[in-house]
Amino acid sequence: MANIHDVARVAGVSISTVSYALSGKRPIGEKTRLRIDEAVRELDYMPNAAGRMLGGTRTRIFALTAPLRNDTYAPAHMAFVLAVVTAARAHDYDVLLLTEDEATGGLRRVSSSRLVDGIIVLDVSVNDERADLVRSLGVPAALIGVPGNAEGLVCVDLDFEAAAALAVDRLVDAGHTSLALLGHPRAVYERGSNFPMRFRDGFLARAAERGVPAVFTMVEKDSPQIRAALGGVLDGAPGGAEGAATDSVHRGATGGVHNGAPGSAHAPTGIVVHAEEGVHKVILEEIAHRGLSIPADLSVIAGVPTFDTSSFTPALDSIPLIPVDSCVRAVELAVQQLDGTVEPRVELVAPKYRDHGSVAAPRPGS
Amino acid sequence: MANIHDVARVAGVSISTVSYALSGKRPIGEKTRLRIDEAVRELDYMPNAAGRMLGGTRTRIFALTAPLRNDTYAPAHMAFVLAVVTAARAHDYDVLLLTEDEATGGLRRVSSSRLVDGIIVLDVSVNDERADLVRSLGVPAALIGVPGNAEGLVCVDLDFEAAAALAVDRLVDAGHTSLALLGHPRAVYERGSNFPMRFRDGFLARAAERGVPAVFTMVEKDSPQIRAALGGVLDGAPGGAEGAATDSVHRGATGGVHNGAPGSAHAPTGIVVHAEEGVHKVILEEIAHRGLSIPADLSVIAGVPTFDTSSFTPALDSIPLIPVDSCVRAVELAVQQLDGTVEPRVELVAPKYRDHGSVAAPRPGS
DNA sequence: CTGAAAGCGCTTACAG
DNA sequence: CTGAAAGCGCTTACAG
Repeated sequence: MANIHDVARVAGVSISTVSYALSGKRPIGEKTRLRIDEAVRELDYMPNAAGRMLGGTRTRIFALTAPLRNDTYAPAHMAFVLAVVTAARAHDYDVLLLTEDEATGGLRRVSSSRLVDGIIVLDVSVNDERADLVRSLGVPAALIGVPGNAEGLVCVDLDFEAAAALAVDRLVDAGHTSLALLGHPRAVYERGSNFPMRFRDGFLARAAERGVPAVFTMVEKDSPQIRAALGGVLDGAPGGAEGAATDSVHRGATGGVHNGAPGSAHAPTGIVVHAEEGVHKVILEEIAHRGLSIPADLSVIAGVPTFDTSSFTPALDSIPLIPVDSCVRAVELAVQQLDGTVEPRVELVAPKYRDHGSVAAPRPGS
Repeated sequence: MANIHDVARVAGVSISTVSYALSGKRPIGEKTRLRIDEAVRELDYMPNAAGRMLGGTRTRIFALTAPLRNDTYAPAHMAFVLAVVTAARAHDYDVLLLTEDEATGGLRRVSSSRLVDGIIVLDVSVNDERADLVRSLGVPAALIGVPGNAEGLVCVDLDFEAAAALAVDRLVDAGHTSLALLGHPRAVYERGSNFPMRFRDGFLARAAERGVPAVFTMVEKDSPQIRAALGGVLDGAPGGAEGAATDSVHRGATGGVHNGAPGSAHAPTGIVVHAEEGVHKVILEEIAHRGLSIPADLSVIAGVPTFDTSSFTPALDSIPLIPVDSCVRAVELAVQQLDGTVEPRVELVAPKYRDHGSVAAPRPGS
């Protein structure tokens, strides 16, 4: 396999000229460049990665730490991994994949050995040991997601509060005066990522701002409980759904008409669902089963899904979690840190609304 | 960051002694080793990866090429990626992830630049350009899956023929005298991977060997067609299921009692399903809907699923595709090639039977 | 059992 | 616009 000396010899120049010609870091004479290009082609030369790493200051490799928790939704996880790899390649970076146990231990290894220039952290949880590790390592890094303590870290995430607010605004703007959020199972709010809380808080806060009563219910994953939770919400009885009752949080509107006590509001006509794909489907079935149609009787928005809601029956409006958006930005921020110009920050990506016709004005008098 | 010279100085030895002490490639005096260990700890020394790559003959990195076709089942794909990374780490190898467009182009790049010592190829299809590329690159590589032309390549895969034969044997041994295989949609057999064909052929061949009539039907993915296909099979009428009729292949038994012409065999009581997770569920629903119970009326085996069939209702026996098995072996073979001792081959991993109680003797007289 | 030194293949000041 | 040379941090014959 040809090396830079071979190229230099064939082109009749010095190796430094070859190096500069290939990196473009200094101007090269017309004819010289031509001779070098010719030699490169003739020898099918490709710079040796190890030589480049050792001679230069970059390895052009990022570590991607992506543990697979058992509650990980595979398609979404895959989309994030894919998006990171693609974004990294756009900066001429390769990606070393660290999983499971290595997700933490490997981080120390690859950064101490200078195998990687930086780290992309996926699937960040509230008490993520990788956050502390990255901080102590002092390596360029970007987290996708926000840990409990984000101090000193560069984080990128969807603006979940804004996403929830966007959903509320759409429904209220359409004329709905009572809203509900059907959320994840209780366990999701008690550990792991914090974005479900951020979505919930954004939802309740904006509803309060808009002066509209809103109810939040956590929904367990089995069909009977899903149906019960929906029933409890639709029947307007906070205590109506067994099993869901104690999971309800009510917040009276702060400045509107319907600012009465919990239970005094009429049944919600604007529903936001923040749950897994399967839960959406059961909810849609149950809505149909009750003889209700979307959006005539009920307006429904899928909150930050990682899956496609346009192929649902009926298609649902959504404010999707778009892996590419966060990943592209995270990689950019990691690359910029190599030039030493990035302040620690939590950077929130603006949500986007996808209209698929599942929101309309409520029935008069409902 | 400390380097090997720092360690040598602190330990009062030469750098070659440090290197040998750390690699274990030559015996080191007791006290010398202790001093070096001490120095390493004191300086928190970790060998520089680039120096190691350039000085030595290994980069200790494998490329994993894993394109994401749109028919890829995310959880299975993730399991394979995970298994490769874990297996590689067991050999002290890191894994560079190559996806999408880079799945092919990146292969050339990382092997020409000597960034990686070898390549693991995932998700191999019949006409996989990566097979030809790997062959022409002459780099150590192991494919997981078998391409159309496997000449000169090292491939590892589940023995799908044996898996299908195992399913047939279980059913025939239990007393079933008429079998059916409900397979993937037609499109799957016409392009992409070849394992569905291998499973089908193994199924029909073993049934013939055992002298038992067997029918094969391709099943499209939407529920009505799934139910129709099952109906066509259970009603014993090869032409009974519209849309599925033309997808049926019959093979008379070669030496048994029921070796009549197609259609003359009685309805199958032993069913093998080789399809996606969702298809299994619809089939189970339809079986229950017809008032049939498993295994009293019908014995059912899931062929090479990548998902868990023990949590189905009812739980299904299966001959699972186990990512870890193939991936561990593929990584082993890649590592062995670095010592130059592996002949090209297609190595088939033996199938394993998982009993969950969905197979029993057929009803007398059925 | 240990050391001095060459060499891996680049990059990048330094010099002209 | 180009070149000679040092240096990155290891590994590994070679020598003792």
